[in-house]
Amino acid sequence: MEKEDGTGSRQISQKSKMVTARDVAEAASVSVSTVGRALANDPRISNQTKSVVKEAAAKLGYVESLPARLMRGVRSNLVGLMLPDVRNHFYATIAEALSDCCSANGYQLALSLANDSETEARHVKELISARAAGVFIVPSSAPTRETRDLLQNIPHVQLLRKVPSLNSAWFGINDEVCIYQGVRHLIELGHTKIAYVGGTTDNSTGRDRLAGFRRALKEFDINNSETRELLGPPSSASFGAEAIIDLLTGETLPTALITGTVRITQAMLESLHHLKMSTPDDLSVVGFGDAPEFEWWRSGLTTLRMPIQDLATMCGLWFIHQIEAKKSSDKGYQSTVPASLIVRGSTGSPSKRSSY
Amino acid sequence: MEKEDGTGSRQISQKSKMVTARDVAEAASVSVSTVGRALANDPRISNQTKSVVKEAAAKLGYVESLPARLMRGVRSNLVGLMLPDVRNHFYATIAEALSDCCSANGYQLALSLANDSETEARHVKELISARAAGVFIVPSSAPTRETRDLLQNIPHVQLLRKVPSLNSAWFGINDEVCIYQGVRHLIELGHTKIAYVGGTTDNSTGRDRLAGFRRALKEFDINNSETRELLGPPSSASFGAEAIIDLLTGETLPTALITGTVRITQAMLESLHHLKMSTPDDLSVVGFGDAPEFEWWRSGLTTLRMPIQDLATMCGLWFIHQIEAKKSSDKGYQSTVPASLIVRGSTGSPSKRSSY
DNA sequence: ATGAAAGCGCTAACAA
DNA sequence: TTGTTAGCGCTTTCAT
Repeated sequence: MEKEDGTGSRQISQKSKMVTARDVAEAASVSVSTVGRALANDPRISNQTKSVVKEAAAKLGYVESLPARLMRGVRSNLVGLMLPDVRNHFYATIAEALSDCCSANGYQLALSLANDSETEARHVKELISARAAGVFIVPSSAPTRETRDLLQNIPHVQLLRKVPSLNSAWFGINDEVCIYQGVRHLIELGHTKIAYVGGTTDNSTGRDRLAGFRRALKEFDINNSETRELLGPPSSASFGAEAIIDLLTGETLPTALITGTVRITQAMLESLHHLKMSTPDDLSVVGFGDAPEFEWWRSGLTTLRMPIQDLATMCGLWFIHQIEAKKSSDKGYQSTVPASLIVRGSTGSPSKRSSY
Repeated sequence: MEKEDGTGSRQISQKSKMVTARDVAEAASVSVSTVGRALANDPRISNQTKSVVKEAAAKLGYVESLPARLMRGVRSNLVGLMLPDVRNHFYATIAEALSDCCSANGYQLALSLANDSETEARHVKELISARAAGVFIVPSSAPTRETRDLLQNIPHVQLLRKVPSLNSAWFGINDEVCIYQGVRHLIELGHTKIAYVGGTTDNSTGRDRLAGFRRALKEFDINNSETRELLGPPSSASFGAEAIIDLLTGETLPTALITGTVRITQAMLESLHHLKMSTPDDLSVVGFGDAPEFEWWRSGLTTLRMPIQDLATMCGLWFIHQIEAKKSSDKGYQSTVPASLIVRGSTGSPSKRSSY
């Protein structure tokens, strides 16, 4: 029965130097290897010693050095997530789902925001330098040669955007069908003067979505001269608004509009507000994405909803399994989830009012 | 003039083992230290050797090992960001601003999402174990004893929420004045039956905001019996909606409502939609936060806008400076930015219609 | 059941 | 201008 008065409860460490296993060893009058084993609960160490060591460690505020362990060959618990933009609800959802997933499995997420391929390259290099266990990446349109080479050294998986030259697994949306569904809905309501405002075709999602738009028109024999395609950078704050204002203040008005990006959808809602256009009387609109506010926007925005969270969770689980099994096969694994059309108040049959 | 036909352009590394400085040294027929110096552009190394080394490094796809460097005492470029929730526009903005800021200064952001103090403790420990250079934290309501001790070992700064026992610098909003402004606006319009729906008072922001609400009422001699205070968990998806539905379907209706959380503001908009209540005729509402959709919601939501992005950027810059200067003073540094009231269509004088 | 010692990949002090 | 060497903190044989 010892009194715990003296050295006990003070500010644990003075921020001076990190406490090492050696310090603990000295405090417990054992060797460093015993400390290591005791803390790892090695069965060869007596319970007696274990408790002595653990107590000493706790008292000193010992926290094992990950860098040192990594050097010994222990695999890192750091995984990178490379995103173009976290303020986008789409990507924020992914970040959250992956973070939860990683956290639940003992991994730590390093978030890297990169819109251009240079920044992307830098971040990938840093992750490799840190010997991260893997990386989730929504790749830029044209990753650097360096990025591509670097990624061959580390387990990784692509999300949403697919760059074939990366030669890795991919989890994404069925973008082509997604937009197709939206356009078909408009056509079935009787629209023919349909405009699509979406991302440029320099990445896979932009290409697939545009393809979906065109396929729907073709299947229903819509005259090309009546439709419009406006493409711009998918993460630009300004493009969407400008394109839509241009479109809706031009001479030949469409009767329906479908967007191909979350950001552009938001820009559309904003523009419609400024132009004081009513939906679906002046214009029927279908929005890409499923941000919560789309539900209560006016009488509801008809949207293309994607199970982004499920997608991310699946991707996370699969990837962690992959890392831990360290099978280098399954490079070509691809998984797509379908989007669903949620019909709300913003779409209706073209009214007589609509001019051309 | 050598031909570059043979060993040149192949898949750089076979994912087998990382290329080390030693490998590069052998390839360039120099010593490891020469490799290190050449790659660090040490002036003592001849340009001749430098280029030989760099070429070899590039050819082999060498990426320096951060863990090894860390062990040598180089400071980590990893900084942690602990957030309750990235899907919240508020926090997403912070994440983005800090990421940019870190990235611009050569740091890497590790994102940790933690809503409870247990998870928080785990993540803080991991960051310390990784020997992170510092951590930005929006602390949970009641950080663990362990978390608090651990944080004393690492430079850190609190964002938004302030836990005094952490004994560290803090960057936040002037929450008290913020809500005060909103309430005063309502009072000046003639409202007295005012309800506040906000976060619980177990963290500083919840306390300060409620205090602002009460101060305004007191200053203008509003009868307490006419007002309502509904408090709940700030990050709960369900609380806000339920509280507001309860409030607005109850017997004694307020004529004005002010929210104290971004999430609750969103829940309010949703609830108002479902209840088909019109603003400001049935009810005047002031929303906390400044998500983009608030501008085009109906005739615009009167909001309390906070320069969150500036706050985060300032915090990031200050903190990085702090880390690099490694002065352990300034523990008590506090910085607050003011919120501003943006008056839009959702607030007006109480109409006769409003019952009680 | 425990200790001694080697070595992970790198940097820096000391030699040459 | 370059090489040699000694550790950083840890895990892991190999001894005891």
